[in-house]
Amino acid sequence: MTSGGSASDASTPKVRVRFAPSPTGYLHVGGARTALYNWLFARHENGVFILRIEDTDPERSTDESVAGILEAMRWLGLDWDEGPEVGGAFGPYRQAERLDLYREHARRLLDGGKAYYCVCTAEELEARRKAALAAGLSLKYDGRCRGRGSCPSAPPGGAVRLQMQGEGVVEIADLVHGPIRFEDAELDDFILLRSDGMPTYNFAVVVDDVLMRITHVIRGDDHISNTPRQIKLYEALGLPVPRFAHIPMIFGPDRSRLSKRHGAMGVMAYQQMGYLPEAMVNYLARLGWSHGDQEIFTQEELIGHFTLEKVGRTPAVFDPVKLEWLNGQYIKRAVPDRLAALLKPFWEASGMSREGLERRGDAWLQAVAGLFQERARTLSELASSSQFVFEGKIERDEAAVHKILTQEAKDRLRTLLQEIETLPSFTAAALESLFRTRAAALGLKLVDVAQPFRVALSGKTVSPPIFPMMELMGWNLVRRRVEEALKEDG
RNA sequence: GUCCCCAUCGUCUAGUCCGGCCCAGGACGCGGCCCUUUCAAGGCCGAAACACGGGUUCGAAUCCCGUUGGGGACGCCA
Repeated sequence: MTSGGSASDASTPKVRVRFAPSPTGYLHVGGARTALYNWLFARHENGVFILRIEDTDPERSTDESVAGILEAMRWLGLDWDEGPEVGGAFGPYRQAERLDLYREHARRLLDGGKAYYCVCTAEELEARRKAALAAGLSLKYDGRCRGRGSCPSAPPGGAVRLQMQGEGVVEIADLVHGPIRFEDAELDDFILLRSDGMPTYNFAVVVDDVLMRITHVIRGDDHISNTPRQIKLYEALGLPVPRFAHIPMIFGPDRSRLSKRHGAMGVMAYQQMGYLPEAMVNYLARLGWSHGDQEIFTQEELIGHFTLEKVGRTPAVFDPVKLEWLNGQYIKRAVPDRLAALLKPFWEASGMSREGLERRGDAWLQAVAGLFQERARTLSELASSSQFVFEGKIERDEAAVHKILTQEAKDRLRTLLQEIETLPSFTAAALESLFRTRAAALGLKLVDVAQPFRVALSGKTVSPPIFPMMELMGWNLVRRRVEEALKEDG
């Protein structure tokens, strides 16, 4: 709430939301956006944001994935407010640590006659499903174990299924889609507890959302069809149903669900490619949500403006090009000292030694960052394009050398170099005035003397303005580069 | 097959709830021009969309029905 809001007065319970990823891989952009929307909603409403790891499938869950998800959440700045304490901070909730809770609730359902044991094997079920599909029939479970009762001791256990009543309709009052209705008859007796005692997704989610007093379930709309089942579960448990907001999915360029084949979809891959977290957050926020025509938002603005009503109903295609533009905008606005700090690993990756960077000092590195930040869209692009201002060999673009470093241009380089030597101070201002006078004396435009210098210094036809650049490089490096250039075959 | 969701420029979207202000606005990308020391950045200009068909209405991008297209779900995965 902004100011004077009433979202959390005594009569309305405080908003509590959660992001509940399964640790089966890295945090991909779709998951990141779901997390972000939950987080923004919580922060906007002054509520609580919970992170819960859905690791009830030991086959697919890994600790590396958990670590990766946490790392990505932290990178994006999505902090959570509750959880078991781990070293003075909140860790995420993990469903694998809460198994007793699910079993306890299953027991209640069993005892109340709302659930029953099913002894059909996975193979039988699969075979029946296949047959039904071939025959064009419903794929629903037929409920043949219904009469078996709820006592596991009589016949040996099996899986626990929820018994559906199946007469009316379930309606989801979805906060983004509006009302969505399902016939009870569509629902089958789904499994709550597997025969190994592990809860299934639908069951664990409901138990945890109840226990964690979740008020709003904000998740991808690929979960819409799970929702009526979950509502049935709340009803069977005799517990209040939270509000739902199903946000549209993010698609790849082919308009199908985003996946590995669409390229680097892990959020941390973008960090490695030189993206700023605020650019990613801004892009993700704006993908499926809007606030008028505004494109660039500070975190405070995002929190202040974010409402579920403004979330669109249309699936969105992930556009890396626009993300890159946004990243460029953020790089351009970043303060040089932060930029320089972020840049260090990227400079190292493009060949600079750590010691070399140390030697240069932060002030100098910041000046470099400041000089290049307006013309880079990623940190790695900035790092590699600024490589030549450091000591060391550079590669020269042959075409540029051939075109710009003509015999005539070299002659000019030579005389200019001699004149620079006589300059009282090696500063951008002094250099500029020297170059301008020389150019005028020769009846040339500044570009005609600047461009050969640019190629001599950088090996390329593209660089920041050469005078501040030369000052930064220093006279020794400038002279060395020009002398090397003079030896190049034009 | 059954159920569900969605439908404005290539893409993200404003406008849709409470029809007229919309021969549809912004942004990315694209093309052009300006600025300029190259490249960016910035500024200006341009091409580019209401899926289709029926209604309702004086009037529809906006409301209703249908069609088509796309997507999702139907698991002892989440």
